[in-house]
Amino acid sequence: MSEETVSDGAQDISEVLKARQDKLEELKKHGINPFAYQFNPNTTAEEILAKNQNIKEGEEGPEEVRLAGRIMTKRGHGKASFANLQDKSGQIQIYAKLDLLGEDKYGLFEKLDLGDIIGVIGKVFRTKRGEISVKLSDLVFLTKSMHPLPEKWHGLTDKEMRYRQRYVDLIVNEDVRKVFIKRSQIVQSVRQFLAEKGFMEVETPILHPMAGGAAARPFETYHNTLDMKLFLRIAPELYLKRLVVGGFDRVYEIGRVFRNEGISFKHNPEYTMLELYQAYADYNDIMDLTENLVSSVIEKITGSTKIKFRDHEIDFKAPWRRLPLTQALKEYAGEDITGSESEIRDIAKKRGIDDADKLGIGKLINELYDRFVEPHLIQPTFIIDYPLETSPLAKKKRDNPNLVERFEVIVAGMEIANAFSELNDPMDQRERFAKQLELKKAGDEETESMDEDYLNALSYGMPPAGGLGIGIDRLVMLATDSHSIRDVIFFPHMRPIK
RNA sequence: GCGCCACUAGCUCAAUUGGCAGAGCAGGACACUCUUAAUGUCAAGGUUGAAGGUUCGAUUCCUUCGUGGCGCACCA
Repeated sequence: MSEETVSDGAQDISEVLKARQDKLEELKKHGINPFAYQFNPNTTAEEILAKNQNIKEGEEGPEEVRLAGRIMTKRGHGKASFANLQDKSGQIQIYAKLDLLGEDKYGLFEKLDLGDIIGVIGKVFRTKRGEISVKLSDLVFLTKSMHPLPEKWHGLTDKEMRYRQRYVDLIVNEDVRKVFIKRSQIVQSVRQFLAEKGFMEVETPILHPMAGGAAARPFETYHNTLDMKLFLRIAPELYLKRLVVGGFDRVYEIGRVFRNEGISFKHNPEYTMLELYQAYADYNDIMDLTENLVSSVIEKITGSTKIKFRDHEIDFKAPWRRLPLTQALKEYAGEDITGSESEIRDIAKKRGIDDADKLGIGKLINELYDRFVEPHLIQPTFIIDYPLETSPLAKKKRDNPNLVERFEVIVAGMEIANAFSELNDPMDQRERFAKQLELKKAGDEETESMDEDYLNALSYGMPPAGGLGIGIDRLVMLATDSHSIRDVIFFPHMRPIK
């Protein structure tokens, strides 16, 4: 990148940027590289604070520390100055004194802008006001910041800028950093839990020749050499189950899936899903696994199974309520959907579902459930046993062929997991796919395709298996009391600036 | 896609009925060797999201557009 980038069009560049440009030139004149190559810190702000709790006022630590970070605030007093240095762990005050640093280095310190990145060397001490600080014996300039930081007290609050320029958000908003640290810890703790249970982490294709494994509209792309249309996966399901056929009894994948659909506080076009498959298990086993997995992860990350989310206190402690869908509709909506198809259709019409005549019976029930039940489910709840029509990859319920052995987990009105006893009968699976094709012909855009290779895999025999999908982003929302999915995704999708 | 709201200095916010666009922080200059939202003095900083319209006069009223937020719809 050209060094002239900022000074180009110097006429209209703001004074603030111009001042930084001037300081950059000044550094160069003094033989200081404003974009240095290397520095070896041997500690962090957090570590210094933790290790020196017992140091008394006026006392100095025995050893020199080396740390590096960004200048966040500065308080000059002529021949002595304070500043706050921020590294990945937090902030620590540093103290620069003319007679300790010498004229050159002290002059350099005085010229620092907020946002500049420096390395410092010095002894730890406690100020008269009681703050553990580092008294600089040396200072190394590391990186010039060419753009001023947001205001030090209010920080960056404009949501658009926080999302578009997440790097700035992360610099100035510690809470945001904490959310993403927790996100990383959650994923790590999920991996650890599954490893202890004997699950193997795998990677399956993201580019799919056909989009399957969920009901959603896919993103399309194209491979030149193969001369074929490809789809970004909407779910890894069908590939993971091929691996179960192949003999991997317990597999999981944590990865991005892509759905070409709306954006809302709980929807992003790409999001992170955990999918796992356990051979010889059914959905009851998976319910046990799910409540154990989620409650232990929540407890590990937040210190308790009880969390605050919006106005709710939510307790993840297992076991969770297991509520059949028909019963949930009766309980929360006061509707009985065990009757005939026309009776259900009448209920839907009465309840204001406009296109009740166009929808299949399964979709109708889903619609009633989405509108009148899901928003009321606050504590973790398994809603179990779904209509056959809308679950083409799930096994029929053993005592009722109109239902499938499927559950969703609802917390705070959000679906965070979806699971079933996996359909492993290749003949039944073929019929289900065929039904999906009929729906597609009737105009449904979110149907499964006839995946012949998947049917072929099943024809070799897939052991009975339970499968589970968990929306990681939503789990992170709950664990961090974040009310928008955008607050747990580093770079949420936005329209480009024109 | 629909509805409501927002957009003013690098950032956070003001601006009376439509009447000279104003503060704080950041930045510049000076002073200051224990401050922590340091302090004091001085000076500077604007295409009010964009384009039109009404008006003697528009940050303010109207129209269109842009971007975002929230809600609804679709979806997990």
